[in-house]
Amino acid sequence: MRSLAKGDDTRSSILEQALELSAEVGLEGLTVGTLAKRVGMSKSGLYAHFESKEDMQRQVLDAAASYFVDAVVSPALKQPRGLPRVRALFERWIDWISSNERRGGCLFIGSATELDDRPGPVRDTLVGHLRDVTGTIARAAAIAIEEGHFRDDLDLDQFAFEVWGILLTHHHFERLMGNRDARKRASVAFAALVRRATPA
Amino acid sequence: MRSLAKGDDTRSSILEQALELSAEVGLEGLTVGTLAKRVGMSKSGLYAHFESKEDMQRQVLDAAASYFVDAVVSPALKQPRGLPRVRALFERWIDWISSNERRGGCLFIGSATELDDRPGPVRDTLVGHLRDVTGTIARAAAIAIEEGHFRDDLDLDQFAFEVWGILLTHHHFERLMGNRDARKRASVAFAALVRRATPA
DNA sequence: TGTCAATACGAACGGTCGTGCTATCGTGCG
DNA sequence: CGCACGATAGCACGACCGTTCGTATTGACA
Repeated sequence: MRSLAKGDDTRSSILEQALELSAEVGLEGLTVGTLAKRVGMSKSGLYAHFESKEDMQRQVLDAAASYFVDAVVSPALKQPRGLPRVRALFERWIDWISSNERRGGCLFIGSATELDDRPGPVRDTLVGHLRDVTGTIARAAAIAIEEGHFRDDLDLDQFAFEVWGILLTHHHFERLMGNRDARKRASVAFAALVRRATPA
Repeated sequence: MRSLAKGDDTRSSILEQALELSAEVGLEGLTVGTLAKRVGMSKSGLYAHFESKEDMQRQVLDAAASYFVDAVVSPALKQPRGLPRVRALFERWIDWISSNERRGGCLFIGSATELDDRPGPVRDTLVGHLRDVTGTIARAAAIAIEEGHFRDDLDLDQFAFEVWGILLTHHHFERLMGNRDARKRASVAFAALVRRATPA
């Protein structure tokens, strides 16, 4: 039996810890030694699961993405087509940021600015995931147009730009600035955005 | 004569280089050795100008803030009170981000997410500067209300939240995602925000 | 039970990190 | 001119970085 390899098991628990840790210290701040200590194994034993640190970072991002899809995207897609689904996407997402929030916040957002001037495979991986994410918003908005919930001349990319922007801003104000109203302000901004998008 | 100390001279040229460098690699990525090489002096010689690395980071942030005030805030304050001044603030700011953009982008934005989970004096310094900055927006908006350009029930903090958010988002899409439309999308969002703020 | 891969470990590598100490340099003052 | 002093350099430190390698431990199958 190939399927029950023990290695895959440890690898995934490594990645789980890596997610927590990198949410605290950033993706660049994630270090082999610290992670090994956290997981409770030796540096070399841990490192054997990856071909390089870069590879490790990429795998962490992929793991984060799959968690994200499970927690945010999939449940939201079960909502009725159109505006409800768009709204669910926004709400669940902002909840996700706040719940991961005790420690670290959203890894994507955290990695975004630390990678924006460091070209390479890790950054490419992140950009890919973020494109998926804004793509998902745009697609949901397109459906909302079909359903007649949104104006049919709505600029989908502009809409996605602004939604993702509100999430970004919420994260910024809540986590860095310690603004307790962040959540409310984000909701207000989102409501205004939706109003702009609805037919006259 | 106390005023013409040579040290102050080198210190400011160190900070200048530090601004460039930290815009590329982030504030945390800024390292004594690399900076020394860049400035063309020894690690210890450079380090003698600061009492710790943390102190260095704080000074870099302060230097960035004063550059920012000179390039963005002061000129904008010369514009007529009210909406023109608010608009000038936004425009100059976004220009500033784009011009620093060849290498690095805005240090404040760059540092924001890497410091959001690392409490301490450096983070406090950053938060202070950012509060100044959103405060400036809110104050300009307050004047716009006085002038009758904005609705008098406008929520100032909400307005500042969203303006700063648009800047943040612009930076994100332009620098990380490489979106060539970022500037245009930011303008559209800002225009909609202003429309919401103008009296019915 | 013996075999063989898969897995984990300890130690070590060259490098760089932040940070001190000591010595040298350059320059304006007495 | 020489001296004092501020600015810079040289060097060393312990710690940690990513990475490699040889070795021990494990667990599945014969």
